[in-house]
Amino acid sequence: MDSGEESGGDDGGPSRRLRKRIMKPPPSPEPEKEMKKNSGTKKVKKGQPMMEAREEDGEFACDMEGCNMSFDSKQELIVHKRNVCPVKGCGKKFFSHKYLVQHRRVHMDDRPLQCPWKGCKMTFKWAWARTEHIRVHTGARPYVCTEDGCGQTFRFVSDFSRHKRKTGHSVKK
Amino acid sequence: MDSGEESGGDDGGPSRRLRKRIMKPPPSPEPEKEMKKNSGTKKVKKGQPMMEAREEDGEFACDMEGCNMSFDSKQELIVHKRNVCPVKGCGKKFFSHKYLVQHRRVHMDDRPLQCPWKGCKMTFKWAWARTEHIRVHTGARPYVCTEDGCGQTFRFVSDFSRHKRKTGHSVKK
DNA sequence: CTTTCTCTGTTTTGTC
DNA sequence: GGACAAAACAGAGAAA
DNA sequence: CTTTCTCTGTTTTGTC
DNA sequence: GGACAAAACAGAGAAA
Ligand SMILES: [Zn+2]
Ligand SMILES: [Zn+2]
Ligand SMILES: [Zn+2]
Ligand SMILES: [Zn+2]
Ligand SMILES: [Zn+2]
Ligand SMILES: [Zn+2]
Ligand SMILES: [Zn+2]
Ligand SMILES: [Zn+2]
Ligand SMILES: [Zn+2]
Ligand SMILES: [Zn+2]
Ligand SMILES: [Zn+2]
Ligand SMILES: [Zn+2]
Ligand SMILES: [Zn+2]
Ligand SMILES: [Zn+2]
Ligand SMILES: [Zn+2]
Ligand SMILES: [Zn+2]
Repeated sequence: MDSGEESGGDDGGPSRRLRKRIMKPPPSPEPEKEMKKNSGTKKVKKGQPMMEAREEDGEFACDMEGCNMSFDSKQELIVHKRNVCPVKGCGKKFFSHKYLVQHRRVHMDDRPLQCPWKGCKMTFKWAWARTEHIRVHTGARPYVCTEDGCGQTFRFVSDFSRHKRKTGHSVKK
Repeated sequence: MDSGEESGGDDGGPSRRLRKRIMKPPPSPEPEKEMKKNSGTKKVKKGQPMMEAREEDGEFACDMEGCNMSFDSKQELIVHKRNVCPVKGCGKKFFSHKYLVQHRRVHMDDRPLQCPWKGCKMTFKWAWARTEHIRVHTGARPYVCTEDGCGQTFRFVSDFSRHKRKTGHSVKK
């Protein structure tokens, strides 16, 4: 036999089970009992910009405004200037050169933002994801449909957007 | 109070817990005891091609070879001809116009391929994912490093590729 | 189908 | 040699 | 860090 | 009016 991983079965060996495939955005919030305890409305620091652009130490530098990236080959630079992500299997094309640089965090393991709620280990790459996540703790439903006779509320902007799209409520006139 | 979702706490109401965010490729295989039971090496049917390209009923038709797609606006057609996926938030650019059409399955909910293993509910969008998944059941490790004195085996081509890349084994001469 | 919720490319807002 | 489609590869990347 | 395993854009293979 | 960055939106889409 060829020693399959999950062979086992009858013996007492470490017969592995087929694992579930899961993709959770890191440490999901623990089941919270208390709500709206954390009243600490942390002041957002207004320091210098978020320092996103790292230089690479290549010979071919991008000369586009505000971009200080450089690459090892001319071809890489051309792709970069076309606002196409160079990561294999990605290849997304963007409208903005600035965003191309921000997009790189999608391919990095860092999740620098944390949920401020005590005991919650949730982390994020995007500030907006954190902003909306916090509402899960507070219970806030900040989106209110102003259409006459509707008055529905929503916790997430996406759900409010869908409501407007499907019902035609609150469309600008 | 504003009726937060997971308010509850002390009362007996349906106080919801914060849910985990999970992304599993559908019905993961049940813990399998038996191994290599399914000897049924299903013959692959060689019928007509996989019939991927669906026409849309737009006015602007793509005239590229073998492509029968059409669109509602000229701008959509231009994007299509540039091999860029039109799905919002995707925007990937591809080398091949043929693949652009196949890529659309990424955005569809259908998972037309199934694991042939009895009792396994795993489904797939891509044939290769199915092919490699089956080895989890059979225990097969079909990749063997031929470098002198190495002889390591691998179940997944990706792991074999990495082995070659990191060790320099089996590099073509 | 539904609701809940996260991710992210683009749009809008706010400040200088 | 050329289509053309199916198979396979080679990463990326999630989870444990 | 590791191993296991799935997803998918591109490359290779096989058939006509 | 113009930068420019932060915030917000508007989908896509996963999970239950
Ligand atoms: Zn640049
Ligand atoms: Zn990318
Ligand atoms: Zn939290
Ligand atoms: Zn409404
Ligand atoms: Zn076409
Ligand atoms: Zn796409
Ligand atoms: Zn299976
Ligand atoms: Zn080797
Ligand atoms: Zn704003
Ligand atoms: Zn030939
Ligand atoms: Zn990896
Ligand atoms: Zn990782
Ligand atoms: Zn082949
Ligand atoms: Zn002004
Ligand atoms: Zn959706
Ligand atoms: Zn879905």
